[in-house]
Amino acid sequence: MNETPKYYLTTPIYYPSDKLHIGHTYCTVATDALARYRRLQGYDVMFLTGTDEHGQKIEDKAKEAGVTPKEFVDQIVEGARGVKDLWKLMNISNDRFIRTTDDYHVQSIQRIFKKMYENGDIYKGTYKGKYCKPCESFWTESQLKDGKCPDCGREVQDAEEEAYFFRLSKYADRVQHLLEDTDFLEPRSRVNEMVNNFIKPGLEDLCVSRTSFTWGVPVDFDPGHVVYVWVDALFNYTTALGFLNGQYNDYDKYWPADVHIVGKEIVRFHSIIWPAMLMSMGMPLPKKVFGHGWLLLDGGKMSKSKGNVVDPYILAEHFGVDALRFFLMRTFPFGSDGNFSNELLIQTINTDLANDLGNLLSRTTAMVQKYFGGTLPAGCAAWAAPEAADEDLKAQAAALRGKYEEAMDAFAPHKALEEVFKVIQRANKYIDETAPWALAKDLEHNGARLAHVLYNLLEATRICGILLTPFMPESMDKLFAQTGVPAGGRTWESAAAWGVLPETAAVTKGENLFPRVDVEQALQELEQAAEEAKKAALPALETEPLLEEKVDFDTFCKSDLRVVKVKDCQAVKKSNKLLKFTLDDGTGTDRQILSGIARYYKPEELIGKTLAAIVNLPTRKMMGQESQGMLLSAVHTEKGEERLNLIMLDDQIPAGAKLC
RNA sequence: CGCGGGAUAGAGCAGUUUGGUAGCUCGUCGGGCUCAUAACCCGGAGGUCGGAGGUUCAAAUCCUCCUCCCGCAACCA
Repeated sequence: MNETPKYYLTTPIYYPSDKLHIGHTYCTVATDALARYRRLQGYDVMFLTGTDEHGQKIEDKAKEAGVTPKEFVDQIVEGARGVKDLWKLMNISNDRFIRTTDDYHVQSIQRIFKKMYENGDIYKGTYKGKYCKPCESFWTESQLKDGKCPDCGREVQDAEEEAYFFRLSKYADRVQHLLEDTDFLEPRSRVNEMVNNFIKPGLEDLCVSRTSFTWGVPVDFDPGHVVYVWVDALFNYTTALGFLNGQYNDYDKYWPADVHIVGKEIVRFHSIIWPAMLMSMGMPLPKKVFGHGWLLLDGGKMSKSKGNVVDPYILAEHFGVDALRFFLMRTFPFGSDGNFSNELLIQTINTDLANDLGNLLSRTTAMVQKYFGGTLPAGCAAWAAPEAADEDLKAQAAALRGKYEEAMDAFAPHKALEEVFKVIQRANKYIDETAPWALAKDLEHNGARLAHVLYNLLEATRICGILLTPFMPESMDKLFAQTGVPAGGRTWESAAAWGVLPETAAVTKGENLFPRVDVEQALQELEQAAEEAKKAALPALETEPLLEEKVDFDTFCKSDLRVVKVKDCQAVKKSNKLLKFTLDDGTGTDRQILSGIARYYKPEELIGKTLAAIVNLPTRKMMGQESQGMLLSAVHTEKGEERLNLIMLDDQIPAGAKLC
């Protein structure tokens, strides 16, 4: 007797510095579909996901929010609408969820780190970089912005930090061989990228500890050092199975992993660093790393700074979890980037789910109900002289599982779904060809034929339903309920067999599985929801914190602040920010000041106003024009938007009056 | 010459690994049907497959060069 085959697959562990977006959802849904597919096939599946919770960024974010790092990640991971909530909502069937702050993981990482230190692959050295004194932070050359600190924009200095290094270089040849001569990394196109970009230029040893922040796994034999992300995060795939800890006991059973599903930006870590570290540990390598593409928005990357991240919650609540899951898997070739848009989402739902699948189910069950009261007569499965349409439908349905399997095994869920929908379309066509409504006009003569036609439709639907289960588990349950499919007719084996459905199964026309979406209305509602979510996330009112640094009285007195009257105000040509003011400053000579406030004021509405300005700033050229000073304004932030108000004074105050 | 990806009908995309009738969805035009979620089925129009060379009996597919777009360059799937 063979024991049940094992299948271990993982998503990346996500970095909970912010709420997750549709991109993370894409990756996790894909992995979930693959996990469900393997379970359907009868594998003993272990499906792991989790969060990577250490590091400087989270330490900083927590500080900003005024909480401890642990409190910060707890909120994002376990809190309302957090990571775990999202996976629950999306019906993710992970068997385990690892947080790198879990005690057992921390313990394992310390042991792993020590082991690699003891076998000589981790050694102590110095890490050279750039240091920003005011920010007390370390940066690498490439992190700098214009050669300056990316945080504060100030100058940085060369600095050295004591750190531990992993002998990555030692494994370069073996890793290159792994990438070039095996199908360890897929899609194949990513191999060149890795080899050309990182291995050929020479792999440098990797800095695996830090002293510049404390939010991480402490190196237990050298206080002050914390384990840097590589060792901490990547080994999650093994610690979650119980490697070097007592929490679980599944390492021997499931390792090595069958596949790590990862986004293309972390392919490098998984295809170079990860195997090298495993080699160092003398552990078996995962069988495969698959790097999927990204969902792009308007042809560009989604990012917080662009403000164009898509919230999976809003979409799932709007269109249903299964519709969203389906859309993500059906629309985009898994290995390459895809353009996300709400229009495309709605179109896919309407075309595939409402018009094709939902409608097929609806018309089939309606006819069984209408013509046979919900139960087909015994004997309907067989037909002595099948017509061409019967044969064709059966042949396509019978061949479906094989094509589907081939696509799924090649990590091409979009192709698998395409095959399923070809059969669904064939079934819709079959209805036209056989015209059941015509047969129904003479039940006495054609009743048996009609019953057979409907039975064929139910069978085709059943087979498609099984293969769609990994993608839309809940909806397929409903589909099976409506078509009376018993448990035995929902299995992988039965997806390759025609005639499994009992002839007299109880068929009921239930609710519409996938209602059509009104495009215009839905788009509008989505926009509104996004707007509201955006506003809700922002603080109502923000002002700059008070400066701690003191200014002495004499310095303050050096600023010559005066009341000025606006004699004229015009927009500056070719500038979308600047307004040009001609001012009466009491001296009798006009003063010209340029101010970048065109977003907030129209020039004509300011003429005649009494304002305040500092008049002894050095003259400065802007857009080729001189500006002799600066107008004073009050600035604050409302719902994330900058607001600016010029200081307007009583018109009775004369020009030139000194402010002090 | 940093590396990689992309450019295919009005729009969005497959197809390129293994050269051999250019396909899908939406839109559009015409027809059919009335079981069904104004859905379904059939047919038409619409493409110099970014540009220029080359290999070949044959190139969207292989090779060379060029143009434009997008990512990545130590951690945002």
